[in-house]
Amino acid sequence: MDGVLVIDDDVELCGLVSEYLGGEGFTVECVHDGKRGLEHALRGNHLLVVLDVMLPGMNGFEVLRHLREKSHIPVLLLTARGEDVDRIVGLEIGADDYLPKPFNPRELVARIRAILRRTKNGDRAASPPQIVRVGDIELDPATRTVRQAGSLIELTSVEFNLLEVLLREAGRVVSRERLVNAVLSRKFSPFDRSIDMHVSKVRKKLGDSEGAPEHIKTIRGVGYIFSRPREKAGSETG
Amino acid sequence: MDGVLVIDDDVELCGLVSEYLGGEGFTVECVHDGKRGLEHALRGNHLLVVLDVMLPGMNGFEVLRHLREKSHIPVLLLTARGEDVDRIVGLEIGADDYLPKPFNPRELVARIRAILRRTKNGDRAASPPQIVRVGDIELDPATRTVRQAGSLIELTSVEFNLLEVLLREAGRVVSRERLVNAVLSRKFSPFDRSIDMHVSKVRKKLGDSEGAPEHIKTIRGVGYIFSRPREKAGSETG
DNA sequence: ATGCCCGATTGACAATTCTTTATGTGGATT
DNA sequence: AATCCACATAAAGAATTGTCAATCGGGCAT
Repeated sequence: MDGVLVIDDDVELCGLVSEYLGGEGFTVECVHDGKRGLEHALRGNHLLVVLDVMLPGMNGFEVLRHLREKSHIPVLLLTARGEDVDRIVGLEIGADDYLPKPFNPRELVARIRAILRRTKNGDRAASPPQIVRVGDIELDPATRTVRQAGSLIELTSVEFNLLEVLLREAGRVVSRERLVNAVLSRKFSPFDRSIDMHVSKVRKKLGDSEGAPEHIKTIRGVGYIFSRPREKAGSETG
Repeated sequence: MDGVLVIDDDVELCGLVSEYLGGEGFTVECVHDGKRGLEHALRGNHLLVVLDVMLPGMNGFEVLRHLREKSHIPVLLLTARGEDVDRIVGLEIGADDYLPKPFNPRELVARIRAILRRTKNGDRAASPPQIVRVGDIELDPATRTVRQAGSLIELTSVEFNLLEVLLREAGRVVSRERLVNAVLSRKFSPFDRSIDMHVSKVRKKLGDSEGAPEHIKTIRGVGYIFSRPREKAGSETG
């Protein structure tokens, strides 16, 4: 009724996904082969299906094709790395989105949420990730551009990723470790000052520490937080 | 009733195709000349025909024309490289899709699956790959032409493929590895700078780095992204 | 077969971006 | 207040990417 069905033969990955999605408030059910996955999906008591294309027995495409003969349940396809055509085929067969492996759990959650948002409105077409707005900052993943009060801010690749994570978590503390994982795609080391450096640069570009209330705050011993202005969009001139 | 009929005089290629398609769950039958190919196709016990245009005796067009007088069996046409006219003629005669030689086996499978999916839904009209539109760029796989704001952009074969992949992924990062696989049909090597070169050329032809916001952005350490502008009420591939 | 032409690839060097090093600053603890 | 520790940031160093130019290689015409 409110769960996500994960069909993937990689048991370990399923565990991780379950854990992460669980932490985000989803109920998760895992099945490790295509045939049984299809059966479960057809029972109709799931919100969405996360489907790996590479499966023993019946592969993901077949599962999807059969599934689509009887159901419109949203499907997020996991494709193997470097397989450019799989994605195209997948979307043509009727997947709602796809995510190349290996993926970042955060990304998975974002995509799932995006699909659910869309499908709730009856809009079934795959669409680009939504724009993220916080205060006067506007970040568009589809063009990888950031605007502040309308004017373009030039960010490097890493800086953009950093800001994206912080914005998506705006109002919540993001640990240094998580930032290193998500932004730099590597393991965290306590002596790694790289993230600080990037934060510093982003701050500068956002005009922090220039009198105005700063966007990115440091939480000593933990990480950083992008401060979220009060509800009600627009200008907070209070 | 569930096999693919391959009509191509290149015996070696037939072998490769058989092998690959076999691995993807298809049964394959090969015939090496047009006349016998037509006979086999007319027996009506195949799912789809892969037909080379260059054949000894009766060429692919003739085979297709005769076939279409009596059958609606899906046909995927293999055209020689750079022969735009062939494609158009082929599609007009009633092929369901085309694939320029030399092709990537994965691509072949993708096209076959796409055709089967379309035809399964009773959509029997020849529906070649759609034109891809992103912003002011318009790419037509059927004629392998690209227009920017209406005017033709001259691209080489590799450049076209590169742009096609990026456009189909517009708004998403495409890894360097995937680009090498898809565009250059070979394995990725970290020292391979060829893709960079092609990106550079395409950029130049699209007028990137001339003040206006650039189309293709670099994601350092990962790959490239074709920036997907915000569009009104989603009409993308028309 | 030979030479030409076009496009793909590679080498070389410049420019950009990321990481590390080094040093300063401020908050927290004792 | 002295000290410690985490963080800020400038600057140096390392890695990646941009791109010109030379080379390579296939297809085509002579």
